[in-house]
Amino acid sequence: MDTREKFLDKGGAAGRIMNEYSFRTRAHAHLRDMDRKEAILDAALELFSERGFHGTTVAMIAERADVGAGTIYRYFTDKDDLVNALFQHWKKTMAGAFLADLPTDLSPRRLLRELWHRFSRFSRDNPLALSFLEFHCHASYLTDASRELADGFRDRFLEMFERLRREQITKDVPPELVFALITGAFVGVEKAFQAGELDRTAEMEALAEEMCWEAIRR
Amino acid sequence: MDTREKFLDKGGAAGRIMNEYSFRTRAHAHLRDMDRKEAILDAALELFSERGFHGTTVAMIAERADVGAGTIYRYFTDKDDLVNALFQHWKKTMAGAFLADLPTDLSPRRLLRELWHRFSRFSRDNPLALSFLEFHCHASYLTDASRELADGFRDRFLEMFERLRREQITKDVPPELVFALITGAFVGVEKAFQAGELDRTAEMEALAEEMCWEAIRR
DNA sequence: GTTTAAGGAATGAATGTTCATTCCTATCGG
DNA sequence: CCGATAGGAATGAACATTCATTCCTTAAAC
Repeated sequence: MDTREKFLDKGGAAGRIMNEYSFRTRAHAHLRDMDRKEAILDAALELFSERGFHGTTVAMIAERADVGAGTIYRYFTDKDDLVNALFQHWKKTMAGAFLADLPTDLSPRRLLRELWHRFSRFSRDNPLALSFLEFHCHASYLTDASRELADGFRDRFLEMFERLRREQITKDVPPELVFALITGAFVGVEKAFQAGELDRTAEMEALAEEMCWEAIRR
Repeated sequence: MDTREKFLDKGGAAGRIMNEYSFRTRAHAHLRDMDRKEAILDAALELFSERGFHGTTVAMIAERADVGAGTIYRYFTDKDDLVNALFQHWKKTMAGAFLADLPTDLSPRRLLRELWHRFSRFSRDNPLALSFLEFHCHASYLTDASRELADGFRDRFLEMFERLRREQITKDVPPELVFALITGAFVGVEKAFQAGELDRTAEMEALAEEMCWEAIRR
């Protein structure tokens, strides 16, 4: 999926009435209408995850998105609104990548494998999204709506691990502990991949997943 | 240990020559000379770990440390110097907490338990230090000296896990993977403790440690 | 098919604010 | 009294945000 398509949550038909001629002669010919918002969000993701919220200026975002600084304020009321929109977009995208169409008939062993695989693919395809979400998850500029979104995501996993505990498949430990340990391990391994400290191979991912299974199995 | 004592790396005798009278009549009577530097570093730790480097102003640090803004520049050349001093101090302190007087005759199982326990105690005693180090470890304002310190710490662990692998005690996986997974898991559990999502009890810590052992044991 | 006027979007210089840093003054210990 | 030190107002740079202007697209008129 092209990165330009990512943020088209709502149908973009209204912005798509330009013909080929107009498309080619615009100052920023490579960007069509709705693409501007996406370009801004993409640029913000890169900069916020590299430099943090306060370390990123609106001018930097504008420059990387190849738009004027004022244009950002046509799409977002202010910098806070932008970071919250970005956070919510990626939180939803990540939740979807995990939970959408999750087969219900998988064995617990296969379930963990599937989850690990989804997580792995998500952070390979969106290398900046994970560090952005991690980096900003407790930030003071997040609105309540952003925070609640994060909690809802967590709850789905707690239910899952609670069930596996009742069925005596995992160790008799609180699901919160399983969640904290597994997600921590995953994030740790993923960071090592991204830092180049570890080679991202299918074999390595299988090893890591196997180790996590050993950690939680009864 | 009082937090005021933490930063007295070098003997603080020179700063301790005031008598009781002068102590009581100073503008900020509760602070003695060298304590100012420590108060600044303590305040900076709190603020940097809560709000990040760019989200913290020098005025905030001065206010929380109960000193004038200009005073900070008597002890540090600039804000970058301050954050680097803080990073290096805590990196060294953490490395010390892990590696100092580590018994050489422990069984691998006991070694992991000891390391987990040390890590656990360190982050219980210094709840802000871990998130500060995590939060800033790849920041652009860190000097090379700060970065090298972080690497040296990691290398000690890699050697340890390499040995355990050769001795066929842990799984036949790269030590970098073991390191990434174990530290990730620890940080995940520790964050959950700090966020109040998990009760910090001796039992819970023992469970978490047990799970990590299962993850890495052959 | 070409010209042109209107509407809306993008721009980036200008604005007021906030920041890191400096520096003069008041205060302190001796 | 004197030298030194802490304080915090002053300074200039950098920031988020605004807004008058320009530019682009469309559609109407011919």
